[in-house]
Amino acid sequence: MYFSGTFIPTLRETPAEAESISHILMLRAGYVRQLASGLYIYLPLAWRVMNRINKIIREEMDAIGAQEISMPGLHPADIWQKTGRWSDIGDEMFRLKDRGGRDMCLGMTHEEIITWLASMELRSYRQLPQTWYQMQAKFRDEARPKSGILRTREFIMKDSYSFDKDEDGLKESYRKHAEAYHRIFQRCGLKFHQVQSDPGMMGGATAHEFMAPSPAGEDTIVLCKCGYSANTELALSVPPPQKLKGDEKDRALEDIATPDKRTVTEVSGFLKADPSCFIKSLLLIGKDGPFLALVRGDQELHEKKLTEITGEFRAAQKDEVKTILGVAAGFIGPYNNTLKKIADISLKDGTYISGANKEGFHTRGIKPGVHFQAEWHDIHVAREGDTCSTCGAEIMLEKAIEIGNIFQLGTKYSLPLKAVYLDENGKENPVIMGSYGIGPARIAASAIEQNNDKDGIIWPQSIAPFDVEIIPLDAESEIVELTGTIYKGLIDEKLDVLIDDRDERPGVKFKDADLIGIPYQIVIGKKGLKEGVVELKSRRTKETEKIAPSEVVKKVIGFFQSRIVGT
RNA sequence: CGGGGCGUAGCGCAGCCCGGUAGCGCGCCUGCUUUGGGAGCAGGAUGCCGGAGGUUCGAAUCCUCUCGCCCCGACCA
Repeated sequence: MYFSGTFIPTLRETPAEAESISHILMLRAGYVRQLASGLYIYLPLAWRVMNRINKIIREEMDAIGAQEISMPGLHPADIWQKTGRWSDIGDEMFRLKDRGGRDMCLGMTHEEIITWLASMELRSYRQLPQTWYQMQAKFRDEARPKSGILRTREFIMKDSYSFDKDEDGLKESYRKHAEAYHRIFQRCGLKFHQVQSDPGMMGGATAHEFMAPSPAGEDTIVLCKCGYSANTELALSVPPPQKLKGDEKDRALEDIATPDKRTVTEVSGFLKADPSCFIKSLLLIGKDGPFLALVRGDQELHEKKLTEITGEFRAAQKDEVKTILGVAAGFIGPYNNTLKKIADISLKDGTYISGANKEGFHTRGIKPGVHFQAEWHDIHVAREGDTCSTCGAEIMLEKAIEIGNIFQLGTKYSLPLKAVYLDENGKENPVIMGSYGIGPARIAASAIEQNNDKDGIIWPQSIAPFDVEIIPLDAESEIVELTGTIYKGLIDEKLDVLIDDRDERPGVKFKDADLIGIPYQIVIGKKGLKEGVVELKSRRTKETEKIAPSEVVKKVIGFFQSRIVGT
């Protein structure tokens, strides 16, 4: 393939709208162009990358017996109404009407559609299990598209769905997917972690996400050397012990005046006690009335965790605090009142200061369990410095990009859509489902985020748009002929090769080659040929090897012998 | 949806405060010279200054409205 015949509009300068590294590099290196917020055009180089990623995904999905199909992107509303998601999902769903006035939507995902298909076609346990997948556009009217192709309003997703006759079957399908995902991301050359995740709107009990560590990531994951790994949206952790000064531990219960000091920071400064010696008391209104959520002064309340325990709640308003507790927010505490209390586990031991439920006063010497009773749960946000709730070692936190997820759905969709089968005894049962997604564009973006330098992209071998770029520096016949010979030698070995045949100065070609990030460059110039060599450069290490023209093809082929692992 | 920023040539930006001929760099076109890390010289093309309305003799510049894009947060199958 010739550079001159391939549309690769590189940019010398960084477009103003780009922020994240992958976004900047994809624009500068001529991979993508933006149509509108969250809508991107994939130019030839990017499309080649996507095709390579998709090929890897297909191979691994096929290897676990998944069958590729294709479903429409445009859906009738009634199926979504049956599962309740037509109303559960808000503005994020693109909705429209057809000419007959029927409600339609653009598919955000395909559980409804595939379950409809299953309900029409699956009859007998003899047909199970089934796994069907597709590569299809998904449409989500994101509140805030961002970071180039990382979060867009239309994107391709590989989504697969498993149908089993029982929970054991589901677990097996789930395990197979997890293993296939490991192989896919490994082959794509990514660093990644499998972490526990919140099933959220998908329903079901068990879910994992595959996360590619990157500062550009929108999620934070908790990792421990013991193998515990979870998204911070549900990660458990043990905060470090409270920092008590010598005399505070056995202090007797006592009210102290703290005029106008309301926040933990203010009172902590005023009383010269560490924030970890305070109990932060939050008055919340749940569906069964008001209750107190208690976290240590140096901790943050994790609202999602609390919601799991109590159901939906909201913060009490200022006047409600007054009505319910008879004191202004800022002086409320767990001691001396009868409200239901949910307390974080970090408060179980120790001696604390908290609001006295008396205007202008705090109480110190509070011993949880002695001076108040509560339901104990992990309701704090895990963070750096905490230890693992499983093994006690210190946990690590990392920003990461969600590149894939797997869900055990159970019967959330098969029940409302009546996807049932007859078992060996002629008894009707709902099909047990799983759903599994991968975002190929996010794989590409993550690969760039994890593999770049000041000069541009460094593609993992497996997903680079080309394997080798040949850079002839002159148009004289000897060089042109040698270029052709080497090119043929490489493509005969099924390598994808780009020849920079443009009438550009060497510097321009070198800069562009580094920018677009093809793993190997073969430079053919007069200077080298005088010594009887061409130059073979690794984009990643920048090392250049002078090598006889007759040897270079063999050498390069050697780099691609094991195409299993990238980098 | 809340907060902030930005829309001027293909790209990056200046000009706006203080109204008076729309500029710079890169890119693009032509010619000559050059040719191993984004060449030099000479010449050239390119703008509904995001849009609409208003104030004014006169608006890129002031006012109002509007559309778009980016960032932070909220949200996120």
